[in-house]
Amino acid sequence: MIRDARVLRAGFVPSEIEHRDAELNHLSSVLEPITNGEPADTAIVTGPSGTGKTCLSKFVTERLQEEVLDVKSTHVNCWRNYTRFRVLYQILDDLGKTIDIHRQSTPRDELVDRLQQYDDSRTVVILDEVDQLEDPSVLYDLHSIENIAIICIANEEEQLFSRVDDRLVSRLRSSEHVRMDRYHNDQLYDILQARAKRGLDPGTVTEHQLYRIADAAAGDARLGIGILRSAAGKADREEYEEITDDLLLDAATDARAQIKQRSLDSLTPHQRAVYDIVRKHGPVGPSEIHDRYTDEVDDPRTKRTVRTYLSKMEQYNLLDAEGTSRDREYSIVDPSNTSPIQ
DNA sequence: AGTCCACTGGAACATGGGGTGC
DNA sequence: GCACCCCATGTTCCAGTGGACT
Repeated sequence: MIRDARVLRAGFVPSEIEHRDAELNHLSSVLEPITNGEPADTAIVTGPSGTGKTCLSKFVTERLQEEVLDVKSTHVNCWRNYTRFRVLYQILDDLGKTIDIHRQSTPRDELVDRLQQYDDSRTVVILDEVDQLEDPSVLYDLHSIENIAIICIANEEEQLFSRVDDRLVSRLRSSEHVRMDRYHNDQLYDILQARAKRGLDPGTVTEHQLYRIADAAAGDARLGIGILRSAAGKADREEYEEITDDLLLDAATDARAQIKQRSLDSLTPHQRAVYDIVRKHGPVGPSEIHDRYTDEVDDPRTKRTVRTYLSKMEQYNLLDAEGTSRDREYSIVDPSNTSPIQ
């Protein structure tokens, strides 16, 4: 039933972008100077998750590479590579310039020097989830390199600006800003239909089912495609000819649970212990969390460190925090609680 | 209004693991 | 082997915030 599984994967870049003509033209025009061998401005692409920010950025960059020789591109996920060192390392790695760089003993400034000396070609650096950077000063490093064009992808513009220093804010404010809104249900339907057409055998999924997926995903294309992938994968394993309505019911929960599991897997044992306490006893305040945590683990971390864990898990959308001060309470985010397929 | 206190999060500092160069 | 360097992680300190209580 699955004809081309790649089409249903999260990072797949389609050959045509649906319903994003204005954004596509805008971002293309920002990178346009590169076609004449000139430096391009920084672009900031913002919008909620699943609005196609990464997809659009990769698409535009790939098309640029088709047009112009000697343009390289690199995509850095700042969630995983959240330190200045890791970002610079990842970029050099993609450019094949890390042979003699050692993670532990190469000064960061040397990485910047190395990038500055790299003048084989112009490079487009896509910084995905740039608001997750622990130390945004790496943006400053990259700005100082003429051969590099930067596309910053973030959920919210203000979240990004609030964390960088004044010099950088003024530079970023003058950057070109591409805003992406959530897809309407019928737009998301078109996207899902295009993926189903390329990725699945004909007749595997009905129009009505695609509308239901689009509805459940509430404008989030990543989630919609995830639901379709989950349903198709299960149908395939159980050797059905088509996706049944029963399969679809579980698929939304499965897709969300998969996203959550990936976040859970990235936690350290101490972070996991804190998460489990909130799962078992939540909603619960920070003091009780720390008391229970201290009882349960050997060599417990301090309150301050547990606070850092809690705020990180909140960012990961694993925990909900309610209240601001003494009334603060944490509880877990339950994927099965959010808009199931009707 | 004033005080207390739990909580938050930034900043500086300390520690430890892993690597280099002599 | 050892001094040194770098990054990641955790700790200490502290100012700011806001609810509860007097």
